[in-house]
Amino acid sequence: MTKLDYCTTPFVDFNCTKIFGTAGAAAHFAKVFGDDASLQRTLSALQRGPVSFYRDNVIALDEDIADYLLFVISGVVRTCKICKNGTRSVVSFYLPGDLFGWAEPKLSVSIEAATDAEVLFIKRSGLLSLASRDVRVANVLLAATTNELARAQEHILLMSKNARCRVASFLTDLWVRLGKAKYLDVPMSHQDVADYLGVTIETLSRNITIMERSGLISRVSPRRRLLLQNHFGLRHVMN
Amino acid sequence: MTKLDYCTTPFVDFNCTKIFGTAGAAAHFAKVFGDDASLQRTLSALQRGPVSFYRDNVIALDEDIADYLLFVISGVVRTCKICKNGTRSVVSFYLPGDLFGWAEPKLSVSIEAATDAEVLFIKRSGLLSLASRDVRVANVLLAATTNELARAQEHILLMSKNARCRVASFLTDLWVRLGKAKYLDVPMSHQDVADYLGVTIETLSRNITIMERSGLISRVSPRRRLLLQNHFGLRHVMN
DNA sequence: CGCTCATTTGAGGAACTTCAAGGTCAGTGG
DNA sequence: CCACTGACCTTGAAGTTCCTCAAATGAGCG
Repeated sequence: MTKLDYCTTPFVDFNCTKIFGTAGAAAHFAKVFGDDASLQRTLSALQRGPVSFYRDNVIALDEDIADYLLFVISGVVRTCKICKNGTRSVVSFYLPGDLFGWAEPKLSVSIEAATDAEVLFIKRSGLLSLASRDVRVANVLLAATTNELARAQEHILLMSKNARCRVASFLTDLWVRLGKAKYLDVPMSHQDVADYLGVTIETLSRNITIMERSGLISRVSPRRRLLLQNHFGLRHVMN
Repeated sequence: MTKLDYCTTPFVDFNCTKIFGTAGAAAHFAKVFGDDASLQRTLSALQRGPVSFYRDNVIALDEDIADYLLFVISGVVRTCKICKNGTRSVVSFYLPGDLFGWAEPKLSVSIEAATDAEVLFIKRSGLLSLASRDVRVANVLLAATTNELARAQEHILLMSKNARCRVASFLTDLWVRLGKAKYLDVPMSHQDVADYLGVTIETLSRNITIMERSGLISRVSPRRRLLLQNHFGLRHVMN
C-alpha cells in the first residue's frame, strides 16, 4: 500500500482537449449498446464528453455525489481509497468498453486516471429511465453490473491467496482483458498494481523476478512489457 | 483458509420441513418489495419455497446454472469457493432480507447454509420480465445489486488491511447488519469468519483475545456472544 | 462422566513489509 | 553529445506479522 505522499494530484482537468469527436464515442458505444440509430441518438443526448484526463488526474472524488456513470473510451481508470493511516488501496481497474459507477448515492472511492484516459459521462437518471422503456438498455446495464460484481468477487478470492499467486493471476487476467496479444504491456504503474493486489511494490517486483527466473514470464525491452511464456506453469502458480 | 477435509457435506436437502408458510415469506418479502397486493401475488407465483437447510448444507454448487435468485428469510447463507490446493474462501455472507445470486450464466461459487437457514427461490427470468413491466421491481433489483457490489468492494478494501483491523471491522459491520443489538451473537462459526477474512482461525482467535485484553470487546456466556465495549477504540483499530 | 467438536494457546518457521541503497530510463539543459 | 535529474523499478538485509503444527482447554450432549 502506498503512503499518502505518493498520492495523486487532487486536480480535476475538465478542460483537456477532446481527442475523439462524438462519432468515435458512438463507435465505442455501439459495441456495447448495439447499433440502433434512434437508440444511439437518445444515448448521445444523455452523454457528456468524451473528456480526456492525464495520468493521475482525479475524475471524481470519494464522497462525491454519483450522478453519472462512466464509460471508458481509452486508457485505464482506477477506483481507489486512501485510508486514515495514509495507505492506498486500488479497488478496481476499468479498461476501454467498461461501464461503471453504480455507487448509491455517494461514491465510496475516488475515481482516477491510471493512464492518460478518455471517459464518457452518462447521466445516471436518464439512463435509468431509458432502461425502463428499452429492454436492451436494461439488459446492458444488468450485464455491466453483474460483470462488475463477478470481477469484484474474483478480486476478493485473489486477496486471500499469497503474493506469487496474486501477481500471476493479475498478469494473466490482464492479458486476457487486453485481448491476449503476444506481449503484455502493463499499462498502469507497478505502484498501482501493488495497491490493487494488496502487496508492496517490492514484493510485486520480487515475485516478477522469481517468475522470470523460473521461466514463466520474461521482461522485454519497453518499460513494462512482459512475455507470458509458460501459461501452464502460470496456471499452476495461480492454483 | 480451511483445508478440504473441513468441507461441507455435498448434500442438498430439498425436503427439509417448511417452517414458514407462504404468509411468513410474504411478510419478509413485503419489507423489500412493498405491500402492493397484486404485486405480491405475481411475485409469489415466481417463488419456490421457503426451503429450510441445515447448517453446512449445500444450497447450490459451484458451476451450477443460476436460474434462481435467492432471498434469505432466516439464518445466514454463505457463498464460498474451494480451490485446487484445498483451501476455502468465503466470499460473502447473506442475512435475512438479502436478495442475491446474480451470477451469469453459471455460479462461480457454491452457496451454502452457514447456519440453519430458510431460503426463498425466485425464478430469475420471471423476475426480470416483471422488472421490465414494473419500475418498483426494477428498482429493488438495482438496489440489491448495487448494495451487493458496494459490500464486495468494502470486502476488497478490508482484505488489504492487517488481521486485527479485519477482525474489528468484521465484528462492527456484523453488529450493524444485525441491528445494533446490545450483544453481538456471531451466528457463523469461527472457521467461516476466518475464511471470510482470509486469516486462520488461530489468528482470528488471537486477535479477539488481544482486543478483549485491551478492553475493546468482551466475551459473554453463550457460545459466540460478544459485547462491543469501546466503539471508539474499535474504530481506531479499524483505521 | 466421557465423548466429540470448536476454540484457545504456545513455539517455531515462512512470507511479507520496512528501510535503505542501487539501477534504469526518458527528458532537460549545458 | 553527454552529464544531470527525477520518476520508477529492483535488490538486499533486518524486522514483523501471520501461518503451521501441536497440544491444551472448554462447551455441549448422550
